[in-house]
Amino acid sequence: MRVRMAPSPTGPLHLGTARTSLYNFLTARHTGGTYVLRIEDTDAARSTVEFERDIIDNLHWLGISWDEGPQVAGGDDVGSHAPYRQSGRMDRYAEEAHRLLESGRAYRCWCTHEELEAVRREQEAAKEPPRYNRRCLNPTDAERVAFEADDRSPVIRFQVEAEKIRFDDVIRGEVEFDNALLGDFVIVRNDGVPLYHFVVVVDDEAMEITHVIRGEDHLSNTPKHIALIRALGYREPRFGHIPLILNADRSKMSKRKSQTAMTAYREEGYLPEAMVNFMAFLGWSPGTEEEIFTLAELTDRFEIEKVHKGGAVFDRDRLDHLNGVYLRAMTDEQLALRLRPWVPDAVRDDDLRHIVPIVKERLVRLADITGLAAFLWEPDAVVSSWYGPELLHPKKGGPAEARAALEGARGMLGELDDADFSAEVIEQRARAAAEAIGAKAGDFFSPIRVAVTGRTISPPLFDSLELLGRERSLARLEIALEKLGEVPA
RNA sequence: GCCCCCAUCGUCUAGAGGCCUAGGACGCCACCCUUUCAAGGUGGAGAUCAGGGGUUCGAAUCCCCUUGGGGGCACCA
Repeated sequence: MRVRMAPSPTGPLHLGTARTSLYNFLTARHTGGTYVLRIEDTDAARSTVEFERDIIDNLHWLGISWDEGPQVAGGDDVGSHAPYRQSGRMDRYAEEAHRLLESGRAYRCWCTHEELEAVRREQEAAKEPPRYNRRCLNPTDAERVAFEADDRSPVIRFQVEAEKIRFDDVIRGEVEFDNALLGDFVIVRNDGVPLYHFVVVVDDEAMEITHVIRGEDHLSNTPKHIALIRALGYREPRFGHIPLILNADRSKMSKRKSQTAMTAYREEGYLPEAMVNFMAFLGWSPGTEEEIFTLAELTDRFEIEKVHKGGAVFDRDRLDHLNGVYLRAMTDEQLALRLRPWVPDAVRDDDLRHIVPIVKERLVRLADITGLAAFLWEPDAVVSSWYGPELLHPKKGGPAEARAALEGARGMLGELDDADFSAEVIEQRARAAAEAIGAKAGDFFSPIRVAVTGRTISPPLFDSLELLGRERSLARLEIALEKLGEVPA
């Protein structure tokens, strides 16, 4: 079995493309087949190496690898069926287009956009299906001479036969189309650039692809491909059309309505393992109630035949949950490593490792580390700018209670030396201090939390104090006290 | 408009004729734990399996129709 993924470097890696890649990858690995990556860069105007890099890098990031094709952006082709970039196969397309012309299955067309548009409008008015009227199918010699003299360069159209096309889709079963409804479509532009429906067929044959697994949006295009394959005398691969990933309104997932770029998820701190697990279940399930799967486990269990037919709505809440599951399953050391890019260099690895335990079960995405722990590395002035004096007031109380708590904390922490500055000791003393002034624990801790972390929501208070250290904790209490004084009590 | 595909809780799904008075997960709501927030635990609401006809002793599961949704009909991929 030889399967392929054929992204077009005209944009960053799309979630839908990523999932199709995943399904192809899983299919190849599960069956021991070969996975090919092909870059569809015929549209030179829109294709860039940057997008190629984004696609390849993010695919690698997910853990998806391929046996043939460029392994790095702009890199050399690897594999026995090179080239793997369409831009390197232009001669072949020209040859095949010529063959079609010679055999009479394709013809040149000189119609202008305006003429085409006029015909389409007429057809619409007459309630006929809009398709090419074959005006250029058999030009008279005089017409041909006139066209060529006119200096207009023609496109090449494929002559579609009026026949029923039926195929056995790997996941949908028997599907039948009537090609009589299709118009003769363009396979080569008038500037000589071959078009998608044509090159995809030529490439799949050249690369000996046996199973074309792609998005459902290509289902309706398949009869065109099969007609081309037959006209060219190629072997017909099996086709499998996987359901689309949907926006919340159930339309095809699009940039306008959803975040579609894989990079964006990566930058927010979603883990590749979570993305993979999540995407795998958008249209597939092992048939059991298990739902946490590593790439290796998916490779073991995934069967393309079990993929659903219906589209699946992208659900961010579910992704968040899965990401949290993977985050919490990591050891502190592993998590510290993953968190590294989101934490300033000034924070030493050793310190970071100490931070992990207090944020681990609170993180949804790696980027959340900032909101949770930035108070540890930001200067006192910055932290104090995060809150106003009212935030220091405990739920049940005002400035007086806040002041009492802050002063109590100052006195209590002041008595501790650095050696005693541990979460356990601090907690013990804090509870005693609260009791001493007759405050409820929560009301006593609240002002301290805001003073030290700058927020009402934070990691556990005593661990936070320990990590911040005696000096800085005391300094922040001092600042809070000053801030309290700014407003008359 | 034409063609094709699809249809189980809000969402992802289990279910391939009797095990289903439809199970799990996310989300939601309670309660427990608790210094905040999380995490965790317990419980709950939530789907007459889109609707209607068949087939069958028996249908979420098979067939047909309707409805709804989606995709495709480019000198984009």
